[in-house]
Amino acid sequence: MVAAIRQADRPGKRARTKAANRQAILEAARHVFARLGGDAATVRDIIRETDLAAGTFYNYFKSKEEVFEALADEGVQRFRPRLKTVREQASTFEAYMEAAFRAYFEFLKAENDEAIAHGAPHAGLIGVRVDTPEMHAVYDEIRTDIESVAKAANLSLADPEYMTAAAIGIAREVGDHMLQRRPVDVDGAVAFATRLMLQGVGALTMKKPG
Amino acid sequence: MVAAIRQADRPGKRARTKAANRQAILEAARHVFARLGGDAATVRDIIRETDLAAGTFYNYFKSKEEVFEALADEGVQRFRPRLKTVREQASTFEAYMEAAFRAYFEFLKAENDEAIAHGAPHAGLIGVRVDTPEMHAVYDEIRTDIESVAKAANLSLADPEYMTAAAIGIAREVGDHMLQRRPVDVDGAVAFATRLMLQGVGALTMKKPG
DNA sequence: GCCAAAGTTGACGAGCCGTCACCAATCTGG
DNA sequence: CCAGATTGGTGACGGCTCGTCAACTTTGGC
Repeated sequence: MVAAIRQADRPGKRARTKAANRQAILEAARHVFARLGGDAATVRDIIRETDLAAGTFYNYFKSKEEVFEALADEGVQRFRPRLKTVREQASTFEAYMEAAFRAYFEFLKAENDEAIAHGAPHAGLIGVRVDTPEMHAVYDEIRTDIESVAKAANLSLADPEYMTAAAIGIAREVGDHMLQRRPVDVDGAVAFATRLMLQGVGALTMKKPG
Repeated sequence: MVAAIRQADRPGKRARTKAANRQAILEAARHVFARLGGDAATVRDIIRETDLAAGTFYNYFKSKEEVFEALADEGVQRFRPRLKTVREQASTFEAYMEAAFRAYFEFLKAENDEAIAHGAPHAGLIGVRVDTPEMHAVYDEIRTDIESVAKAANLSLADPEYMTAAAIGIAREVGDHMLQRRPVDVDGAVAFATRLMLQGVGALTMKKPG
């Protein structure tokens, strides 16, 4: 009978502590990774930051790496809705590329700002290269988007897979460098990346005077 | 007096064993990283593969990570001469970009083939992203090359740093995907990357018939 | 209220870490 | 060619992390 009442109310205590513990571990891991760096951190460092016992950690994650991936996936999951908006609103190829680059660079800047605010000496999860299913899904999503935007423009892309790879490569590398500069200039990076993708070097040079 | 003779001859035994031990450790590390993967491998796994004692390892490297970097730097050092040739032979911007992409993609394929030949289940050092001084030097080298080739063509690049970052990003991502395809098509990847850099998407599309 | 299921705990053996006192090999000056 | 100095190899050691597991506590169903 209790279950029926709870159903209208909220999940049972069992489920609640489960979620709370998982969150506590992820939270602690975020701090520890930021403080010590992802390599130096140990499972013990993480659980010490919670009021759980060592063994409990392994009820939630197989290893430190799995926590790391979960945190990375969390980041990817925050990004995907933005990508969806981009897809839905962009009509032309150019508009899509520009909006997608902007979404990524703004996301990157926000993550970076937050990491700095928390005084993270080690860049934490920024710029981390993971290879999770979640990450592959984003890759596929972008490729599909590019294909469909090209199709709408009545264009046939030579190699959508390479095109996607190239766009992601540009975003990653230019994004990293954007974060190094002061002030961090999202607009500049977006303009650069978009023009390079659409017109290549030609669009980014000037004949020298004389 | 012995020293004088040796000078005309070869380094003393001291220096020779030192070099030999260092090499033995690097060699063992290469195998172990390939067999177990860079994360799972331990310092003990590496020295066990040599006939040295545990303590000896630390006379040569501070940690597993330092060996890893040394191996990565070794790879970078094999690549740099090729880049030098590219720089010396290319006259136009287009020729430079094409030759540089080709040099990188061929290098990548060669490393990959060798890893497969040695039956490496874990991709070993392929596609590893390190952040060593050696790596920065390559980055600077490419940027300088790009700037000077552009200058020779009487062009003023908008942002040589971003341009370099973009080229490297394209090379990395497209290179990774090139290795996934069978057969591995270096020419195709070179053509794609070069055209994208020079003319953007425009060069890689066709108006659909109808 | 009671019992089964689920989940937590912390101690345990195994194994790795980096160090260091000891020792052997090498070099050097006479 | 020798003896003393130096360099560098050795492996055992304390300290730590790992992942597991039997004992225990809490929760849920009846």
